[in-house]
Amino acid sequence: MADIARVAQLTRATVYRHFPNRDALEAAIRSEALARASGALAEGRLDEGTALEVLRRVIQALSAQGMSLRFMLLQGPDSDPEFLAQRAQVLSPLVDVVRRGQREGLLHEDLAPEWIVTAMASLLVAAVRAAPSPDADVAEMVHRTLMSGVATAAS
Amino acid sequence: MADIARVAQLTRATVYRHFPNRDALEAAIRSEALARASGALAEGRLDEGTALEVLRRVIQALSAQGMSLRFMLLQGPDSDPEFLAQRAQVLSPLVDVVRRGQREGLLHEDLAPEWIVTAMASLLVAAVRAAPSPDADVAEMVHRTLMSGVATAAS
DNA sequence: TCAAAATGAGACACTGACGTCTCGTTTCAC
DNA sequence: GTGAAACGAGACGTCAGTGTCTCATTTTGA
Repeated sequence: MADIARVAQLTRATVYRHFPNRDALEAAIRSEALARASGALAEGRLDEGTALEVLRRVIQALSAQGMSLRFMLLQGPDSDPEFLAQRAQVLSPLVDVVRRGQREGLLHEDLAPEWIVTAMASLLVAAVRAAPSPDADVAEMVHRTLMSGVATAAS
Repeated sequence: MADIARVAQLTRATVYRHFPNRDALEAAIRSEALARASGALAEGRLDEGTALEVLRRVIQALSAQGMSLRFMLLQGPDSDPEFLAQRAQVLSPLVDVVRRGQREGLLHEDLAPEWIVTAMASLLVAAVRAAPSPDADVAEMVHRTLMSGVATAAS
């Protein structure tokens, strides 16, 4: 709490005037992260264009959020079940887009849609963490790596 | 420390008989993780076969370590500089393998070798975390996703 | 068997983080 | 200008985690 207050350029007491306790603040952070992710997905216009175009836009919108989504993007199954459920609810439309892409023959069908979304999120966080500078087009690199992989041809 | 002692089926006092303080225990954990990662890379026989074959073996060996390497695999640039340096030293031979693969035309040259290694580590941790059951061949899925991507054709 | 080492159990002081409170000051809106 | 709201600056009690210590018990190894 002291570190948060320092970063926010506030006194610790003032932080407690905004959030009654630490749990409430963490809940607000989680809620904010869910809202930002939801907004990024909306910005991706999940219904427009092919699944590949949607994924490119979604990656772009999510990477624009920087590190503020890393908590919600790479959550393991050992976290708060309620938050995990909300997270799954936010991400489920994206999973549906992946399913659509698989039906359209644009994405491999022998990979689980949930895994594809998880891989996207994982690469996204890794790329943003490796390059905190917002000017680099992290989104393009992630999209390229996720879609085509790193090899020049299938082995 | 109480949780660690409970998991280890020891008393908290006994844990302090093995490690003088919390910092020493964490240092031992980091050292153990570095040793396991180094062993996994040795198991990958970095000099045998093409870079693609090496990466397949390395992914196999690293995934066999389960979640014990997640700390060292997805470290950000905000960690202990000394540990980061040791980590880079352990992983640098793998980066060299990627460079070799790029020179041989097996890996795309417009992706940074460090990014390819980071992407591999990130996908590995995500996959193992999503499927803690050791029987599933997580390694194959990670290798496939990393090498060929999730799309059926380049966009 | 027996001595040494390792462990269990519990008490203890110390430290840092948490949350609350008060008072004085600053900022804002009308 | 003035009242209200927000903030700064502390002090304060509480509590959980850390590390130490002692003594009884168990386990190990020769």
